[in-house]
Amino acid sequence: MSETPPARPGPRRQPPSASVRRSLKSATTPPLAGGATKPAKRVGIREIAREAGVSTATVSMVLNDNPKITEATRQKVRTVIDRAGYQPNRIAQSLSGKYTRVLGVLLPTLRHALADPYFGELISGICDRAARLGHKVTLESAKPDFIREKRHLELFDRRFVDGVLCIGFNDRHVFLKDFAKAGHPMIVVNNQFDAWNVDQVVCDYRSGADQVMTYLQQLGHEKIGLIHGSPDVFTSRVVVEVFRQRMASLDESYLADGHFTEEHGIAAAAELLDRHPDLTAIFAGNDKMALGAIRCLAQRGVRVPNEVSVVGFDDIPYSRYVTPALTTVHLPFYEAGNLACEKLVQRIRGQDHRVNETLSTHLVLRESTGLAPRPT
Amino acid sequence: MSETPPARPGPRRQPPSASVRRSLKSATTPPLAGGATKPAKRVGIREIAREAGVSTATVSMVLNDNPKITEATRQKVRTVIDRAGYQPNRIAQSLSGKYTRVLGVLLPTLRHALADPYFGELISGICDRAARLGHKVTLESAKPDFIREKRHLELFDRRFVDGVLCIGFNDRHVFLKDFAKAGHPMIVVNNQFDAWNVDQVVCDYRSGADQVMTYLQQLGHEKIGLIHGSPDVFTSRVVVEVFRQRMASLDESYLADGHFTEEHGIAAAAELLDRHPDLTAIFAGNDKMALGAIRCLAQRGVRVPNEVSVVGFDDIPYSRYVTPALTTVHLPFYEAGNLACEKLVQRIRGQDHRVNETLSTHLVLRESTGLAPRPT
DNA sequence: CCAATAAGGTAAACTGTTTAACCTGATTGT
DNA sequence: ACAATCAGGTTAAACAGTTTACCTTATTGG
Repeated sequence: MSETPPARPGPRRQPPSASVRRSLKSATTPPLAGGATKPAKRVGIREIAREAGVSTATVSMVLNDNPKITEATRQKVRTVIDRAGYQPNRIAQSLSGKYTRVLGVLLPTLRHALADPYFGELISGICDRAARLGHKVTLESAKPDFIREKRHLELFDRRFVDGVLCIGFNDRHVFLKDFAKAGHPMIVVNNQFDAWNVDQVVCDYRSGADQVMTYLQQLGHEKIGLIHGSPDVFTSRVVVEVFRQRMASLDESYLADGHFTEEHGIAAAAELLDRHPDLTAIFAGNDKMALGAIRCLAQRGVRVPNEVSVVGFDDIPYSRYVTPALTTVHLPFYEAGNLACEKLVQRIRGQDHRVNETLSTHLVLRESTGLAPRPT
Repeated sequence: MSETPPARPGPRRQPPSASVRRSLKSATTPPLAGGATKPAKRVGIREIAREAGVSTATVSMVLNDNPKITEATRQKVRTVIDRAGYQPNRIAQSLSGKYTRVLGVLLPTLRHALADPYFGELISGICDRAARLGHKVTLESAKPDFIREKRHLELFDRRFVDGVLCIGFNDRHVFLKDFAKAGHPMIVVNNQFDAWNVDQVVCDYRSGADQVMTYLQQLGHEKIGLIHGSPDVFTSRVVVEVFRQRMASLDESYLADGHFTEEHGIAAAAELLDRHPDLTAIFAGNDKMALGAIRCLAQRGVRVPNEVSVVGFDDIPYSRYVTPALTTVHLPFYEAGNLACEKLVQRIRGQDHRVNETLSTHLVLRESTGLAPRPT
């Protein structure tokens, strides 16, 4: 049929007139007219190679510190690279290489989740470490449709990221299993899924809660109420467990669910106070709920800490500035983010196998706690 | 020299034995053994094309809703795509196409900047809108060496991002000019650089400050102190300006610098109170400083609002939960982030030219303000 | 003294898309 | 009836790097 081969389509972006590319000079000094000049073709590895009189393979090896290259050649190439201000295109590197050097951070869909210092500290820690390790971080919020459409796996399938860090999730977020199942590097921060074969970095909630209970009981408190977070979060269950162990009577009426928010913290405190007007201390599972409790007490004209002591958990930045300043357990969120990030990168590089780290916590004494009032 | 052409190196990853690639079936059902199986080659556009009996160009056009394709062909290809669960590799798309579809968010290096609700809200707004527009967001903190090494331009030069959003910067951050100079899409949020020819989205600080002053004066306050933020931030200067206009006497001793932090807010309040023991109101340039002021007053046994009223600025989430709840100006940070993101994407696509948006603000009355006490 | 090995570099295939240019058959205009 | 236009594809170059297999020399060993 086709005796004569069809005429070949010409190259896409190479006008036949300009066989000689612009010199490196013009690439280093872009057109100073700040107007809408056409995007002067960036200098690529081929230009560098030609200028240095070597192959692109050599330039690539210089860029990646491949020991195969002599010092002399390395110098020669580096000089040209520096003079031209050449920087390798990350996208081409990712396409060609194995890694994207991007880490994903997955958050649940709380409205304005990032405004929460809890997440903020963690993410700060993650970002700082990631930058130091030469990785970028992208944020992703796991909305219901995000999960439904399997977009969490798409992150890997479409090569958006090399690994993900999951923060703020609970046991009902079953999709977290998918990562391990697909063999994608993932680390959960501050939750624990022992059955799911998942990597994790957690703060030591048990020891923190223990310290709180010891401290309150030393102050003479016996009637203590607990405002806990959602029971489908592992760390929350740990706190409840410790509380139950430390209280003589296993009376459920000393527990109330504050759902981790100030709003529900107020309601929970109200509940506890109604049930037990003789309460002398409230232990809240996080600072936000503690703040709610203080607010509730203030509204009822109960003085803190004179009449009722309040202890928080987390030590978010502003708890030292509220009045009264909050006694709380310091959780090293920043460090947790740091560590999780580091471990994730190790996993990505295949250096590490199972991650299960625990970070220690400590009590911070401030103004919201005091001796239990003498029973009158 | 070389009469005989050198033997050509064989293809890199194609064992001559396996000319027939694995069928799509095996690609859809990955090896269920969760162990360390070798990474089963992902199905690419070529496999889809072959399976559907069309060219890769056609598949690409189907993916991009190119109108050149018939409904029949589209269906045929879609079917294969769905069956195989194929998803285009984003990296290859970026390399080939014009955009990376990644937006950068640049923050200053405050320690743990993200834990600050101010940034948190903004970033929440940015992320949500970006996701809706099909873009990813990466976080970058502008440490001194980051700027020194011109890594902010590297973001573009190495094709990490299509555009950047800059939040939390001040006039001394001269590097912000570089983006405009290089013709890179960039939008500044909540600061203003009229001389720098920079795109911006700002909240209406003037009107907000105006409302505060009106309100306080209506309550009978005359001796009002201002705790302002750093003067090298435009929005901060606006507040100072309004304050000066609205105060009868232009007495500098009613001003104190709180550097935007709780800590300095405490110090600034102390200064003001020492200089003017008859102060009846304190206006703080942000909620964090207002919180500091309240703390200072509490430490001195001054009741809020009975003796001194305090007004904040920003309306960060927890200011409604502190005691007394803070009267403040609500700034629509989330919406600002949203809008900035949207405008940025428009700029990237070249649809828009100069961005200069202002978002309105409003006073939120809570518990920290009241009638000026009668002079005794 | 010659084969074996090592060191240093190169050519070209490869990554997985998009897209410019070309092609073919059908429809339309004159 | 024949050229021009169009609709709907196809081909292969291009994107900008990395990597494999190979090719020279120079060095070493027996």
